[in-house]
Amino acid sequence: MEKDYSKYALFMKALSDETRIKIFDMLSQGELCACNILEKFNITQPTLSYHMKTLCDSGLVDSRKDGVWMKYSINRDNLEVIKELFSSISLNN
Amino acid sequence: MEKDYSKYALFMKALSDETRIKIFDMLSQGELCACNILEKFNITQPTLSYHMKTLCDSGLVDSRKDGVWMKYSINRDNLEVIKELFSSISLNN
DNA sequence: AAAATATATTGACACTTATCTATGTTTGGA
DNA sequence: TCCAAACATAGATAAGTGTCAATATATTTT
Repeated sequence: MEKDYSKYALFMKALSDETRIKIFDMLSQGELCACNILEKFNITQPTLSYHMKTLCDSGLVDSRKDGVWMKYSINRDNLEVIKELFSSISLNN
Repeated sequence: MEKDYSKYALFMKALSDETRIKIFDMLSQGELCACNILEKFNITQPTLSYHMKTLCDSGLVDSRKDGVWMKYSINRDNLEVIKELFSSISLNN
């Protein structure tokens, strides 16, 4: 697989904020809705909305609408891309 | 091991720039000096110096002085920390 | 001691980011 | 049909980022 560094940089940028990487980690337990996530943080709803948009735009998180709720989950394929990147950075010296 | 999200965010921020993640990947082949790295990019020497400082400050890259040269290498322990983070984010659903 | 080379620091700058308040939109229920 | 709840968007703002040119520092060579 050819390495796409601009894509990697986007992924890393999405996770470069403490709130966002916490959210990403929370999502490893499965799908969550925005209101569930919001109550874990001391931020306003628009700020969370901004962070979720950042995560989704990067490709690391998927979203779907379920009635009034937005449900978020980790995108498996792109999580795998990140894992493969760091696997390839194993040191051999 | 307790999760230190502010540390993770710092790591991700260090790798959130395309130039820097390329450099990090280059370093998986072993120690490199600044001048070797510089010739691979279209940036000025001060800009590279800034990027290397960012990588070193994060803890992901080590540096040592060898005469006039600065030699850079990946910090194994913190690379391992990142790998463990993403391992723990394996989806189980 | 002077020159040349490698790297770091400083100051300036345009651009981006994270945050808020205020407001808009969409959806389900009364 | 109207209301309330969940979420998104807009606008403002303070702080941070990546880049450069100019300059400083340190090291080796002459």
